[in-house]
Amino acid sequence: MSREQAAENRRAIVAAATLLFRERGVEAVGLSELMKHAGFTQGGFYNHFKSKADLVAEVLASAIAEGNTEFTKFVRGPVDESTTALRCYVDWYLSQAHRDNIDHGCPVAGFVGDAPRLGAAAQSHFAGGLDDQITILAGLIAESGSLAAQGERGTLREQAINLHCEMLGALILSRSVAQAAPTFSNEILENARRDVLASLDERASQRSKPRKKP
Amino acid sequence: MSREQAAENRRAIVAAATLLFRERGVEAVGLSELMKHAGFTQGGFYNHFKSKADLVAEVLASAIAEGNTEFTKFVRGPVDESTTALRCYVDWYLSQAHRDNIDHGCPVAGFVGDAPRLGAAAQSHFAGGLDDQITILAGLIAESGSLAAQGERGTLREQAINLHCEMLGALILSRSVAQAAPTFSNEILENARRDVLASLDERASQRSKPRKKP
DNA sequence: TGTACATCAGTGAACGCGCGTTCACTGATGTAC
DNA sequence: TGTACATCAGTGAACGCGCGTTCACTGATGTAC
Repeated sequence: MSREQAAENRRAIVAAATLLFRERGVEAVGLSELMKHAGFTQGGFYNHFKSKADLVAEVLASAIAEGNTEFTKFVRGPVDESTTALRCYVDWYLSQAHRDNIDHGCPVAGFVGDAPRLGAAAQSHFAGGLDDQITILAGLIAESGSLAAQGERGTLREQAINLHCEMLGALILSRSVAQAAPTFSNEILENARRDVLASLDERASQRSKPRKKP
Repeated sequence: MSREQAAENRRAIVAAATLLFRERGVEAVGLSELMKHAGFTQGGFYNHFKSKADLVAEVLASAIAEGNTEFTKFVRGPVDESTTALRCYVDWYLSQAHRDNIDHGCPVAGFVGDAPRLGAAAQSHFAGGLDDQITILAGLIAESGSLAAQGERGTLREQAINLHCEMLGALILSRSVAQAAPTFSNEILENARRDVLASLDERASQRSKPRKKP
């Protein structure tokens, strides 16, 4: 067990924690179960982390960083030239696949339920990650040409915040009723996608043919 | 301790549970602490409930019913005649007061973080409560004259769902960063309120002066 | 190059603690005769 | 109306359990001389 191997084991613990924390919540996952999933016995945990809160903070930081890296995929490569990266992103964000795969989806949506009860360091990483997401989303809006006229819907950042609220709200509501009312869950997701895409179309067309308000 | 008094004590337990569950999450509240808050010792819990899951289901049902009763206040009595009940509701929903008082706010927002991990009965009550809220919100939209033209933004119910997604998303994001980034938290709330109200204005004006799309 | 020792990532048992739940018991309520 | 008894909402100690954390110990890694 070289030092290199130890670092890799540490990464394995963080990876297992990320998955389990998203699936079942931070509080519901015990350290012995977590270490077992990572392939170790419980005692070894404290060779890598000072406490569970320490691990949680690191998981938040890495999950959000990783999530925002995935995010930038949509900036780089839209599959179809005629479709903007923003539309690809919206389509994915409000898909049933994203709803059902909490493991690799939007980290903010994955941890928003736990966030108010986390430690200060973890909350700080969470807030920073949300801010980054909004910045990236603002970039997608600007690039896509779906920015509403000045004064109609606020600045670029304001529009990014509002778009993020609607999408994240739809995703977590959809997840919250997925087991008890699957049809309802799909309805929420599909309505939100239609609404968001229609809103982007509308803004794009308003920009190409701007009209004044009294 | 008459039977009448026993029923009242039971209500006190549910009330204490509702408050504590909202503040700190269902899993983080123990029965002995809960019974202490209600004014009893832990052992008495099982005179009223079969299990903790039983209590959780009842809390969800009563909290959502109570929340939706409060909801209807906005249908009945807008303070100002010139302001619609819908605008009053949006103003309240996206206020800092609502964000900071989880105890008596929107029950769906209060429990959405716990919902995916609750028992089947509790989840069922949650889903039913969300559906009721959307129905009530649809009523407010119809009454306020802010319904977008047919085909522009979907049916009344679809618009209600989308409005609810945006407001709830803003509220829980605002709550999730309230401790770590209070300024950011306010920014989210205020942007969403401006956006929702502007959107309602826009729809109302589109209805009074409808324009065709190609 | 070989030997001696500090380092540290593992193991797995043990700790105190609070959890949900059960239990024996108490005493007032409310019913039967 | 009075007495006898079933009911049941309380109490508080105790249960088994899993939690986060600590501990003594092991043995390979990597450094010092």
